[in-house]
Amino acid sequence: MAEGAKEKYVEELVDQSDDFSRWYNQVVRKAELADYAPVRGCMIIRPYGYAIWEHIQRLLDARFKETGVMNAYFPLLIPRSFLEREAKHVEGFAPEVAWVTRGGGEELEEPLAIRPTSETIIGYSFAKWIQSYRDLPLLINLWNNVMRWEKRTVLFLRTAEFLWQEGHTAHRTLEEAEERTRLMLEVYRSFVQEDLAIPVLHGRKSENEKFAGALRTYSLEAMMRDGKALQSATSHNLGHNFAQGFDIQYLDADGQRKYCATTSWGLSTRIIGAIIMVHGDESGLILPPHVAPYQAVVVPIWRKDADQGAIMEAIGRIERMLKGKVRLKVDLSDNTPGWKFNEWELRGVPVRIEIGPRDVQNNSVVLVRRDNRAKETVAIDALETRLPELLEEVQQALFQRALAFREEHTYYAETYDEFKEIMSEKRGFVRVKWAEDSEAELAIKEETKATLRVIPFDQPEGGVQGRCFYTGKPATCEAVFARSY
RNA sequence: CGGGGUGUGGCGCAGUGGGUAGCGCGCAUGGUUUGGGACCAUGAGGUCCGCGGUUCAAAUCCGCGCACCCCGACCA
Repeated sequence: MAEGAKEKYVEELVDQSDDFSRWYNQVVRKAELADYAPVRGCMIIRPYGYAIWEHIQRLLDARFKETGVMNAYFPLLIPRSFLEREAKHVEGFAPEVAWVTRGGGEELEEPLAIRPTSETIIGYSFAKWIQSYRDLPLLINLWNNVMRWEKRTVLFLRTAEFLWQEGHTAHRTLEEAEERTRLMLEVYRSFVQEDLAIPVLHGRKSENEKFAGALRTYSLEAMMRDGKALQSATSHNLGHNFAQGFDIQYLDADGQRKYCATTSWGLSTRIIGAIIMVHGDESGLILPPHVAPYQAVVVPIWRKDADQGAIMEAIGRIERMLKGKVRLKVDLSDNTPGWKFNEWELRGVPVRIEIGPRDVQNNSVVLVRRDNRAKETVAIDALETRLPELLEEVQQALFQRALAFREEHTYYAETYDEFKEIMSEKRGFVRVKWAEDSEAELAIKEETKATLRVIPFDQPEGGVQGRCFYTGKPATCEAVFARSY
């Protein structure tokens, strides 16, 4: 180690504070989450990264189904004419759509869009499926891929093709659609906080920031460790916009034909970027136990070959005991224990189980938490109860730590001068009194690069008193601004 | 798409007054090791991002592409 360098376990990783984006890229590659593809802007998700996505799918899918949603599959290709039926929608997505213009060696009569999202083709089907108010609500979800020809791409955060789920629902009334929109945001909020240990602000997007074609957009906003915001999930109340574009009508009990109100909501592989940037530290990834591919890694340690038999026997017992209870990785590679410690810390395994001659002799193991490196000695027989408990402690601790970080980096600004000072010197979230005004929002973005992330549901009791920090008009709400990904 | 930067074994880099490519890590084999990235020996691995040009000769000079990174505009 270099003279004077502070002690670090992983030397080949840059410090987060020195160069956050470099740190991020290094972690993604070294932890073997993802790799670059031969096509610009596309990403290869490696098995270790994909395993995280599979856990996200499993946990989130169960939450969707509890609310009555069923999964379906819709095609990748969408006729051009479909995209054009909702004016705001085309305007919003046109610049980033990829097109298929040839097939079977011949020019196609109508170019086909590679879906940037599926509202339009869903609208086409919903119109056919829905006849009566008795067919409502219609609640479906798609686990699929979409493509958006982004100018500037970053692994997980913004790639030309990405994986996500997109939910689509149709309802009898606007009120019911609004209720569903809010319900799904709440599903996301509880999932992201409980399973990913990421604290989020939840609330409404401004007119400028809402989805192309939506009446209202709600979102979750999380703070990354560099103080920037990441939109982590969105839920849109589409009102009658798509129903009118696609003629989604039903015959109501009163004998009137009426337009449905629809919603859509999504969460993408981008959330893996959030996990990395919310929990990661100077040694690499820290994965929340609920979605970690391996929840614990066993590192055997022996001094002489004679030790091996007893250690392997104990490991066998541990494996049998934890089967089906804890996702376990046993690292029997030839690397030294020190190497394995660093490797699995870099890859974010929440708990390490060390087992050497001393431990075998005492019929115990040493458990080491990834988040704070606290060690404890546990009897092998007690692992079955202690390890799941410890994993839950880590899960909670990660959430609390991230929450504390967000609180420390959340500021209140009374005046625009204060606001500018905070944005230029500290980053983080800035909460202000706000009189909704799109022009002012754009001006603020122009000058400070901060955007209105969300108008939180969490507002002062009895309404907001005072004036907007920017325009001086009577404030109507509190809003949170930040620089974002 | 605008501004800046980078592209050389798997990874990190060196190499430019043009002269047939090198280091560290990793990898393979054998041996000794193993409680915070072990050591010795032997060995494999490169159309120097691509295409074109200048030249007796190009990783090096010129042109055109492509990819990635950073900063903008756009966005899950």
